[in-house]
Amino acid sequence: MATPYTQVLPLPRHQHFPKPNPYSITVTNDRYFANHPLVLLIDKCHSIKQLKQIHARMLRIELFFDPFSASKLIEASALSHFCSLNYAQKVFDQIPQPNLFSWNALIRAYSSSQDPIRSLLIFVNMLCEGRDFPSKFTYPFVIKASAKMKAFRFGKGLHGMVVKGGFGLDLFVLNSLIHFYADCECLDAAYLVFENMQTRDVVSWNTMILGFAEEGYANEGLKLFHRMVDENVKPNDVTMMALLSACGNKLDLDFGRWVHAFIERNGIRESLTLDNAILDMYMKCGSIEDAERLFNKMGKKDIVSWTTMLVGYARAANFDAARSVLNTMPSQDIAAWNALISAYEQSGKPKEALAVFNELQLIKKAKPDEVTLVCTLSACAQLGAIDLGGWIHVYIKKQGIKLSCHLTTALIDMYSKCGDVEKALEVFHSVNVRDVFVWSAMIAGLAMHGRGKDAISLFLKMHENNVKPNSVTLTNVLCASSHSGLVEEGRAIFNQMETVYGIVPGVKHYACLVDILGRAGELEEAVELIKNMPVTPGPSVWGALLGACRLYGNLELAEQACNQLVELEPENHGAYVLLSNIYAKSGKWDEVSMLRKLMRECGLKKEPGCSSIEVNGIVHEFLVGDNTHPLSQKIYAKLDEIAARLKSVGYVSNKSQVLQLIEEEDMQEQALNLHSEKLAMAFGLISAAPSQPIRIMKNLRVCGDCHTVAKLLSKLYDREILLRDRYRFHHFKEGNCSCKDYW
DNA sequence: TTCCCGGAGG
Repeated sequence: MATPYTQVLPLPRHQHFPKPNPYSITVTNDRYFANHPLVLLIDKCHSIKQLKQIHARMLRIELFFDPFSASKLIEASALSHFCSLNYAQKVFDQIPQPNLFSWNALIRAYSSSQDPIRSLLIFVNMLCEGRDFPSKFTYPFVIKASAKMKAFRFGKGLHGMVVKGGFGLDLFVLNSLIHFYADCECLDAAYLVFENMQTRDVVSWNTMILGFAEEGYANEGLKLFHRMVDENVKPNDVTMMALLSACGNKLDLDFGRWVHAFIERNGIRESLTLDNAILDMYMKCGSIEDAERLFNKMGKKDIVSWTTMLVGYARAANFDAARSVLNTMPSQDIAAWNALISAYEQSGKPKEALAVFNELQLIKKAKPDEVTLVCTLSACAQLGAIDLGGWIHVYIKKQGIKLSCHLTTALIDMYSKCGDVEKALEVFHSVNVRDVFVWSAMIAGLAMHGRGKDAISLFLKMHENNVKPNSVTLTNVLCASSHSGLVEEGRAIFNQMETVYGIVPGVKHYACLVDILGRAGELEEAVELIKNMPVTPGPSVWGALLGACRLYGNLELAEQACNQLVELEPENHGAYVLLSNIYAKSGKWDEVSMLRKLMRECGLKKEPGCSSIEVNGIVHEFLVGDNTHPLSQKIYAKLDEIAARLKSVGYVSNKSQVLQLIEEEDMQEQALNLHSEKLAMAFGLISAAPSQPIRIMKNLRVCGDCHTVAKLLSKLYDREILLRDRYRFHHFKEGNCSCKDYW
């Protein structure tokens, strides 16, 4: 009877080899079993199933314990077209004495996998075992893994070993070193390796040109290309792709067209990949026409070609065209869906992004991956859609998806921006790998909820954990200081930025400090700072000063700041609105109307205030005086009831807020009572379960009157109200707000 | 055996 094994592959009938003895295999002749029929059969395998059968057979006859034969098995399981890294690792773990070939195969397989770190670990293990020494086949892959991980110190160490080990002239090793240094954004070192090479092949040139192109030195890349042509090295398709990448980064359409022509003129090997790269270049340079012309001409198209078109349309905000690409493409893989979701999310259309996600869930054409979840979570964060966000969190758990740093960051950001900072902290504490993004998101979350002290202590903990902060982290922690009025702490951190944290303060950091000083009433010091700062003060700096002037009613300084702001950003209606607020506060109505006239003449319009609230997973939006909601009648009835109850506790509306910079169409009677956040609060009181806090998201800053009303409502109705405005969160509870009226 | 196009977070 046939064994399962013979059903798949013909089993050699005669066994010419003696049975190997695992204890005597200190065989001097490494390749003793190289021609063993079972070993020969390995190369003929077509599936992992066949390979497993051979594996079993090899174990049975103990051939597996011959290092060479085992290494062939490793090679097939790790590197063949049907490879499975999991299986390769298991095979490897069974081998008592892996040979160099086995080590190399596994290091190579991991170097292009999702966890390149395993390459490095295996490499270190190999050194520790001390039987085999890295060869010229080891270094390119372990260096590649270091490049992928941007493990700069490790890679530099490898470079040292390469030189000492006598591989300093090997073309492959040196090419991989160029690539490594370029990936680590260390172009000087990459170029040094390149220049010192005695011989270079086309790959050396390509790698160096691509290094320049990707780091934003397109001109250096181009220069190197010309030098390459001068030295009679024939460019190939990969060279062209490097040049196209440079064009795409430089947004240089003319140069891109020239490269396209060069490809056709010089008979560069045409390939789908190259065509896709040209498509991508045209889309990045904004020439949809050129891209379409090429796309229509292309004989072969793959998923990448279609997705490139989709992304191009979506980036140009042509969502209809993007959508129709998605509908037309022969197979919709998840990347295409992600492209559409992300385009919506990034263009401030989170609702549309969620609609696409829901559709994907319904029709199940592709399975959401990590990117999908990250984009969708971002959309939830923008909208404040905590129900859907929480649902995705459950989905992640149910599917057993590992929380990568990307995903962790997105979850923390979503929970924070949806008002549940406790849940964000829970996620933060539940993971054990935290990169700078994860820490920064958590610090930002605490900051926006007014928990400045917690944010600062988290920042210090991050420092203790040896995670190097970046410029955004510092902005977040300074922002936390400013939101909580922690002047001394903020100033101290700012002063330590360069010396302790290695970050040169940029304009945003200066703006934060101006904000910190300004809110604390140190206007003079803030002005001194602006005068003496080494970077040109940008809109954020003047905006911070203007905000401080509003708080302290300093008209003269406010005018100066506003002038600067308008000069930098003529379109900035926010500046006019703030200044006009300040005028209104001090009763200068002439100036208010003058400003309003000016705004009208310039065609500036105040962004309409809009509040949204999620109830039972559905997001409801309200504009000022909105009566389009199906429950509109009930909402207005509730508003009347609210007004009556407010009156009964002696509340008088703050009239100065009515006159505050509202456009004419808003200048109706009860403009103030119809602010979008009030409508949303009334709707929340009607619809949300009494045990649930009312969560409202507003696109602009909350006005003083609405803030007062929300405080009173939280007490009168015994409801927690969470209000997210443009800058931060307000937690209203029992008549108080978490911002301590300081915002 | 090295270089290669599309989708992602604070």
